[in-house]
Amino acid sequence: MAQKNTLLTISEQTGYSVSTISRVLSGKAKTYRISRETETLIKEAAQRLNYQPNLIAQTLRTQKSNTVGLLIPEVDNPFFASLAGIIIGILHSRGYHVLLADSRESARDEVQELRMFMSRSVDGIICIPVSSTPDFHEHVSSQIPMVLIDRHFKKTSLSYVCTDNYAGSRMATEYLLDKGYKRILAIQGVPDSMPNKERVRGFVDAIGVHGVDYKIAGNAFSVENGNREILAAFSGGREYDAVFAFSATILLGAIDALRRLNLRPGKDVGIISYDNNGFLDFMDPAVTRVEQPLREAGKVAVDTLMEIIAARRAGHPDPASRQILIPPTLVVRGSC
Amino acid sequence: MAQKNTLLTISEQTGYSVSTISRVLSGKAKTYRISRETETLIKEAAQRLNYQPNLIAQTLRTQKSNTVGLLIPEVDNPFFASLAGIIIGILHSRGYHVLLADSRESARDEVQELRMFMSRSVDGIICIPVSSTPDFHEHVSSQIPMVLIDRHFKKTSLSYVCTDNYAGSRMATEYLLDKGYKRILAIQGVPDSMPNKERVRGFVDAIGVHGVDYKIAGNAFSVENGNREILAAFSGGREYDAVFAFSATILLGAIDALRRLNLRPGKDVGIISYDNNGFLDFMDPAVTRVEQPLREAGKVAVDTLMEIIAARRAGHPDPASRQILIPPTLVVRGSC
DNA sequence: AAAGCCTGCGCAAACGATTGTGCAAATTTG
DNA sequence: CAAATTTGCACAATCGTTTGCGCAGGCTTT
Repeated sequence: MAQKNTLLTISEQTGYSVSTISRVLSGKAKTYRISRETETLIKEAAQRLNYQPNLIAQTLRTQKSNTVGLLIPEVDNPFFASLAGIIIGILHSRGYHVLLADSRESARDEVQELRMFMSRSVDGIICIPVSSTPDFHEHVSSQIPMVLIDRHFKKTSLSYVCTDNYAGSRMATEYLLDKGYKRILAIQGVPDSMPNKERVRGFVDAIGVHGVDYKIAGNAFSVENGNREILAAFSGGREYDAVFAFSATILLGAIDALRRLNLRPGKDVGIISYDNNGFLDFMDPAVTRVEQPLREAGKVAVDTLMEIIAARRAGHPDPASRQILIPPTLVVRGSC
Repeated sequence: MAQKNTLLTISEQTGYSVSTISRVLSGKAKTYRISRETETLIKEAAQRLNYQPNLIAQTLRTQKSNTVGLLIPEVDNPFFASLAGIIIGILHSRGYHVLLADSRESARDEVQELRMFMSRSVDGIICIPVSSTPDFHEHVSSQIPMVLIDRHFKKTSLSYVCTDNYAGSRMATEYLLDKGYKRILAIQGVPDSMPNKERVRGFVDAIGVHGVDYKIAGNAFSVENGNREILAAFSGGREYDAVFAFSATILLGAIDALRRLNLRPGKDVGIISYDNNGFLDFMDPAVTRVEQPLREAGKVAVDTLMEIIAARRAGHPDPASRQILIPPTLVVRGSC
């Protein structure tokens, strides 16, 4: 029934000018001295015609879209998907729409998607960055409010909120060491990403103190990577008595490979992981792991973004760059 | 560096009119007889100025946004999230951007979000519907190409692609019956949703033939629901020897509750579930389940949408409504 | 009674692209 | 060589909003 009704339609129906209609419907009736009867008349017409403002035109004119661009490395990855879900939920509750894109762990695609966000006039951007140089991101941020989450750059003025991956990794490793494991294999994710680097650092530092055998292998937050690295590490005759998986996806691959090698995860080989997935409690055995406070991180990120947006709208300088590391927690179960 | 450069900027730099610039940059140089040298000159200028077309203006003018709206019931729910992830991946590979919204299982919110999609001039909509009446959806579909996925309406002309939930549920139930289970508890999800109704029907039909004890309880695809219904069903003294969880989230809640009651899932109580989650293979015990071919469903849905979009652009009538049920598969593990 | 002010609203210019049409100059045709 | 084309591009309208400014008519002020 209701077709594309524009301000013009209402104007023709009521006899008032398009500008008057616009002012009434955007709640600016008082400021522009529109009489009360005109106001209700117009509102009724709008109601009757089931008028819906064209958000595209609105955005073009006002340069604000009520939309936030969310850029994650991979939609397929359950960790990013779940973090994205959390952030989207928060953004919706704040009245923002969400454009979701993924960079497929590629710096080129990342640039392209960020450009796309800019040409779409998003009001802000939340980004899990992929590239290792902040240059382009700083440029984007100079045009559109942006905050990073989960990953960040070393030297940058960008605001970010991540969890303390160094602390988390160190905590996990020390737990393994306390348990008496002597030959530890860490399977990492994307090597250049900051969380991964920090986890490696935490792992090495923890090991360093105790001086046990260890190895760091792998290169992706994927099931295949976990699988491959276990097979490679255990088929060389050189075996490990504990495995530290840097993500749940890696973990699944690792467990699968171990079973294939007739090694019982949790018994023959100690297992510890990084991730929040609720399924970890129901696995065989339940997995001891480092959990990150994702919901809190998401909230802080969105809040920070909102503040930057508000500041720029008001013509103020950005709030001081907020660079936050939230401490993760060790959830002890029976896998090591 | 690169600021907001528009066609006007390039026009001023090159001396050519905005229209000429536009035609060159949108590849219509030949059709409008722009000379080759003018063309390269303009392209170089665009390059140099790092011109990015304003997608909002483009959309307003052309009425196409290269964007698809994706509406799911809940971002939090891992099943929807994973299906969304799959669809988003496919859409990206087809060159579409994605606006993601969730209806929070509320028909009101659903209408609102669909309206939002319309005022954003999305080129198409993929929707997991919540409401039980197709009226508004048919209306939307008359304005913007739309296909439903996962859930559908009984009597409707809308295209949809779902999996055959009746067959899947019946298959699972018959498997349980074959195994000799005599008192079966099914824990359902959102009762009004079509997949749920179909699963109930499949369950009941399968049971009907054999005439064993059964009960259907629950009302949400959530962990809490699984938990609650197990506690309710088993604390009444009346116990069941098998549980059919209609989703993995329900399953987790159920298993947790069973353990709390000192019942070993898979041994004391048979367990079967509906869902694809990769973790199900690593649980204790690995869960026998009905898996849905989500990737295929996603592909078919996107393809169908593309065809409708193409047809309407060409001024043709829509392709015949495509209402597809893809058969699911039973993945047998050790939980029953 | 002339000068000022308030009320209530319309005009028209943006925002940045696309596109039908028009019109000189250059070229071809007969 | 005049007429007919063709070439190469610019003008201006348009998509649907928002918003600065202006302007009648009525009312108040001194």
